[in-house]
Amino acid sequence: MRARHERERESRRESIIEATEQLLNEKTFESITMDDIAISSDFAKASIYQYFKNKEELMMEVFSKILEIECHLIEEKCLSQTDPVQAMRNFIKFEIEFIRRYPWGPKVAATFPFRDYHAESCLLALYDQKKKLIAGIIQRGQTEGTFITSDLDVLTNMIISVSGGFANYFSTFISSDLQSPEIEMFISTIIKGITKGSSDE
Amino acid sequence: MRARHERERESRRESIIEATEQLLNEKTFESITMDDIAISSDFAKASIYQYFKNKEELMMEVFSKILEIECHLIEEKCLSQTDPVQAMRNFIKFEIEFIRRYPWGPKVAATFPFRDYHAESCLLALYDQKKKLIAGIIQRGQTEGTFITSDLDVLTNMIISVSGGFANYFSTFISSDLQSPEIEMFISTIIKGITKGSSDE
Amino acid sequence: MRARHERERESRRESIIEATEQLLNEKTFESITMDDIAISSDFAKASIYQYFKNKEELMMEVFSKILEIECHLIEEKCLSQTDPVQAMRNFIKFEIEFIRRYPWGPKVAATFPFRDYHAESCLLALYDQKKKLIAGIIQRGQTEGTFITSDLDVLTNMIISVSGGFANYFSTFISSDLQSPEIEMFISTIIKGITKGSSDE
Amino acid sequence: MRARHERERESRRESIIEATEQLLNEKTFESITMDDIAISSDFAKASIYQYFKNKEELMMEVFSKILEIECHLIEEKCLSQTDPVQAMRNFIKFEIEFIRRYPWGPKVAATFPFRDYHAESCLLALYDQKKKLIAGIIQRGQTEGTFITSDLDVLTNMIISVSGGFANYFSTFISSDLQSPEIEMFISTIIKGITKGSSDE
DNA sequence: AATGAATGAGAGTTCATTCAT
DNA sequence: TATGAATGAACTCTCATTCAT
Repeated sequence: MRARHERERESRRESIIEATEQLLNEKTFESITMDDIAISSDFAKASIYQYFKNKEELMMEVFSKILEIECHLIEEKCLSQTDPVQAMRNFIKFEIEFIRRYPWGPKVAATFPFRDYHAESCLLALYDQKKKLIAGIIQRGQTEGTFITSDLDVLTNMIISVSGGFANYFSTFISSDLQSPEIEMFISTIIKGITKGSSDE
Repeated sequence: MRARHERERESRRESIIEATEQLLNEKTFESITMDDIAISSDFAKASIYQYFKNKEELMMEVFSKILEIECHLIEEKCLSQTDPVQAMRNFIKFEIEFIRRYPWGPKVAATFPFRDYHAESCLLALYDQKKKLIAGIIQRGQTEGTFITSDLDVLTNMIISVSGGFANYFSTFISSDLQSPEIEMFISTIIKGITKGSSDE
Repeated sequence: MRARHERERESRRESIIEATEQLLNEKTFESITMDDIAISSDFAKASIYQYFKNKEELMMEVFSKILEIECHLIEEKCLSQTDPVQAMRNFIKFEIEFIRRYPWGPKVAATFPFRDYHAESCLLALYDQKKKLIAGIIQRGQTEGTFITSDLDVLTNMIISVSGGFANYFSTFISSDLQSPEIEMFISTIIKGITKGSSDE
Repeated sequence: MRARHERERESRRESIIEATEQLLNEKTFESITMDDIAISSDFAKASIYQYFKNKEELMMEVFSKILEIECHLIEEKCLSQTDPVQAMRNFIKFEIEFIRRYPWGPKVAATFPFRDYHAESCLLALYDQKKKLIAGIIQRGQTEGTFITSDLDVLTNMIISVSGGFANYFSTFISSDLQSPEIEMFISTIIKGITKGSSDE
C-alpha cells in the first residue's frame, strides 16, 4: 500500500517539525542548527534532508503549520459565535492562549526574513486569511450596529497588532493562568474601544 | 589634547554603532556578520575590535543605547506634561514614532538572549526605568481621579505591551505619517480603556 | 557490524594523530595549525573536528598516547629483567631509542602549558606512572645492596632528568645508531654513579 | 652628544629585552604577543619596532644575550680554576644556577626554529663557543691525566647535555636552594664518571 | 622619537549540505 | 530509506606589522 508509506512519511515529517517547535521555545530559528534538530528529533542529521529540502523549507513548514492551526482554531472558536462582541472576546482570549502555547510565533513573525524567501506566497496568504477572519467578525459587528464604523482595515489591523502585543507580553512575563484579571481588563479595554459608546461617542 | 583624542575615538565608536543600527533594520543581530558591519562602517573588520571587545559587546551597546535614548525622550516629552491624559497620549505617540525610527527595537527585545549575557544587569535596569516612567504617569492619573484604579503594575504592563504591539505593527505595515487616523483611533481606545468612565464604569 | 565502524573510526583518528606526530618533529604544537594537520592527514580541516573536539584535545591525545606507549615499553623491556643493573641499562638505552623515535616528546614536556589544561589529571598521572616504574628498578637495586642508599625520590628524578637530557641531545645532534660509543660511555657513567662502589665509596 | 643618545637608546632596548625575558618565564616565545611585550615593557606596541625590526629579531637578541652572558660567566667562574676537577664542579653548579635564573633557556633551545632563521650564524656560533669552553676544561683534565681519555667531543657533549637535563629538571621541580644534597649527588656522579678510576677502570 | 589607529593575513571553529554505502 | 562521514564556505576573533601624526 502506497498509502501506508505515505502516512509513515508524514508522521516522521511531523515529528521533525515538532522537535523544531520545541527548540523554537528556547532559541531563534537562526541559532537553531540542523544538529540541534537532529538530536531533538532522534534522526540522523542527513535523514532530515529526506523530509525537507533544506533548513529554510523546514522552517517555512513549521511557521505555516502554526498559522494554519491558528486559522482553523479561530474559525472553530469564534466564527460559530453569532454575537460579534462575544466573538471578539473569544478571539482575544484565544490569541493569548495560542501565543502562550507557541510563544515563538510572534518572535518569528517579527524576525523571519519573509522577503528573502520566495515562499512569501504561502505565508503571506495565511496571514491574509487570518486577517479576513477577524475582519469578518468586525464587519458583522458594524453591520448590526454594535461596533464603531471606522475603516474596516484599520480596525482589523489594530485589533490584531494590539492583541498580539498584549499576548506576547503576557506569555513572556506572566505565568499565571488565563483567568487572570489582567486579561479581563485588557479585553474590556479593547471591546470598549471598538464598541459604539456604551456612553455615547 | 587628550580630550580631542577621546572625542574622536568616541565618534568612531558611534559610527560603528550607527552602521550596526542600519543593518538591524534589515537583518537580525544573529545574521549580521562582523564583515557586514565592517563594510557598512567603512572600517576594516579587525579595526572594529579596537572599539568593541567582541560582537556581543557591540550589540549590547547598540541595544542599551536606544533604551537610554528612549528613557530620556520619555522623560522629556511626557513627564513635563502635567495632565496625565495628555502625558499618556504623548507617550503613545512617542512610542509609535520611536519604533518607526528604530523598528528593530522590539524585534531585538523579543529575541535577544538576555539571559545568556550577564549584561542583563544593565539592560534589564533600563527596561525597569522605562516601566517606572510610565507607571509614574498612570499613578498621577489615578491620584487625581482620572484613571481607573486597577493594579498599577497591571496597567503599566498593559499600556507598554499594547502600545508596543501597535507601534510594531504600524512600523512594519504602514508607511504613512503620524497623522494617520489609525493612530488617533488607537490612542482614543487606550485612553478610553484606562479612563474612569466618562460614561460610568 | 558496529565493531567494524568503530574500528574504522579509530583508525582515522589514529591517522590524524600520526600526522600530528609527524608535524611535531618539525614545529612546536603552537605553530602547527589545523590547516597543517588537515593537509598532512589528507582530511578537510572541518573533518578533523569530527574526531577531536578541538586542537587542544587532539594535542592532549597525542601527548598522552606517547606517554602511555612509553610506560608500556618500560614495563615490557625493563621490568622483566631481574638484575637491577641490567634493568637500568635497558631503561637508559630504551629512553634514548624512544626519544629518537619521538624527539618532540621532551620538547612538548618542556613547553606544554599543562597547568592551563585541566587535563593535568591524565597527563600528570602518566608522568607519575613512569616515575614509579623507574623507582621500582632502583628500589630493587637498593634492597639487594647493589645501588647506593640515597633518597629514592632523589635518585629517580636524577636518573630520569639526566637520561632525558642526554637522549634529547643525542636525538638532536647525533644521527648515528644506538651502538655509538657515546651511549655506552653515558650508561657506564650513570651506572657507576648509582652503584655501591665497585671500588669503595 | 651622539653618545648620550646612543646610551639611552641602548637602555630602552635593554628594558624591552628584560620585559621579554620576564614573559618567557611564563609562556613560550610563540605565545608571547607583541602586545604582551608592549604592556610589560611600558612602551606602545609600535614603539618596539623602533628598537627591533620585528618579533623575530627581538627574540633572537634575547636568546643570544643569555648565551653571551652564559659564556662570559663560564669563563669567569671556571676557567680561572686551575684544577680541572674543581673547574668541572664549578661549571655544573653554575649551569644549575644559571638555568634556575633563566628557566626558559633550555626550553627555547629545544623549540626555537633555528634552522628557519638565517640568524643561526650568530646563535650557533655562541653555542659553539660554550662548547669550546667546556672542552677546554676537559682537555686540561685529560692532559694532566685526571680525566678519562675518551673522545673529547663525545665527553663534552655528554657533560653539557646531561648537566642541562639535570638543571632543567631541577629548576622545574625543585625550589630548594643550591646546597641541596641532590646537587652534590649529581655532581659526584658526573665527576666519578669522567675521572680515571679512583678505584681503577 | 613615540604612539594611537588601522589592517591583511590567517587562526580555530561551526554549519548546512552532500556523498557513499 | 537511513546515516556516518566529509567538506566548502563562512564566521568570530587575533596578531604582527605599518601608517600617520
